[in-house]
Amino acid sequence: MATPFRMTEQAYLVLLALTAEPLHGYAVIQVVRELSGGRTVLAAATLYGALDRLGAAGLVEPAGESVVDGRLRRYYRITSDGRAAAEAETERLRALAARAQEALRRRPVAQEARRRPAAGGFAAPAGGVA
Amino acid sequence: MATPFRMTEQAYLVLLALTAEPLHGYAVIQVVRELSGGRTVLAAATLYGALDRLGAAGLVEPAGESVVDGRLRRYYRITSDGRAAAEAETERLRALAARAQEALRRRPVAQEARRRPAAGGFAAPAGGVA
DNA sequence: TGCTATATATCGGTGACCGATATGTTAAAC
DNA sequence: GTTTAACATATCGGTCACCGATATATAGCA
Repeated sequence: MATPFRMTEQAYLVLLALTAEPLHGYAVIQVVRELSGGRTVLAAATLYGALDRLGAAGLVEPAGESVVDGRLRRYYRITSDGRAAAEAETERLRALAARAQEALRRRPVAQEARRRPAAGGFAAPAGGVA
Repeated sequence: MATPFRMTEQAYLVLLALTAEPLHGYAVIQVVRELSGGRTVLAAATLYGALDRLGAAGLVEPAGESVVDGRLRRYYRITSDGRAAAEAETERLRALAARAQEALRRRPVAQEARRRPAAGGFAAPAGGVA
């Protein structure tokens, strides 16, 4: 692999947006916004940068053009490699979130340290490291 | 907020690593490696950069020092704000992964386009955009 | 006339990440 | 006895993903 693809969250969202059907760039921005619950609104430069990288990695490919209401639309389609990558990344995130939930459940409330480290000196860590 | 904190995945992992108990930097690297299933191995520069940013945002704070076997250990502790941030980010990831799984389930196999766009001309997108 | 939405694309700055480097201790391998 | 590896800290400098701003163009609304 000439360009080792970095699966950033934005690129991942673009990939996800294309799983249902081919979309043109502007539509990808909107679908990503929905997919992310309104939290991620891709800047145009981010979108086209991500599409370039995804295309170079073979995860996305052009899917034709059309003109609607006098405006050009350039469509993109996810490839089978792209789908596999999206599935793998989804599983990674799911597993990470599950592990995180478990770790957070183990200590529901942060216990406050009662012994402050002596000013300027060394002290045993307040958390009680074994 | 002077420095709007960006919750990157690496910073999130550092936060998660500190949920169980205060840790020193080197230990954070190891716990993150375990938490991420071996996928994320923090570079030292990344760790200290993340700790600085987390500290500036009030999500992590110093928790004393100690010397073990002649080696200095500097401990860090998660704050209640940090725990809240970790919980929020965990929920965001969980929801995203769930939505992604649903989207991917809807079309298990990528359907191949049968109509190629006419060479050099405009064509309706192969995916059948409504 | 101006503003918003749709739709494309690029430039240039910011900043998170990380390889490399530096310093020092402990301990196993050779 | 010297080298290698693990432990433990920290910084420098380069790369690159991200994004605000900008540019171009059409359609519709105030």
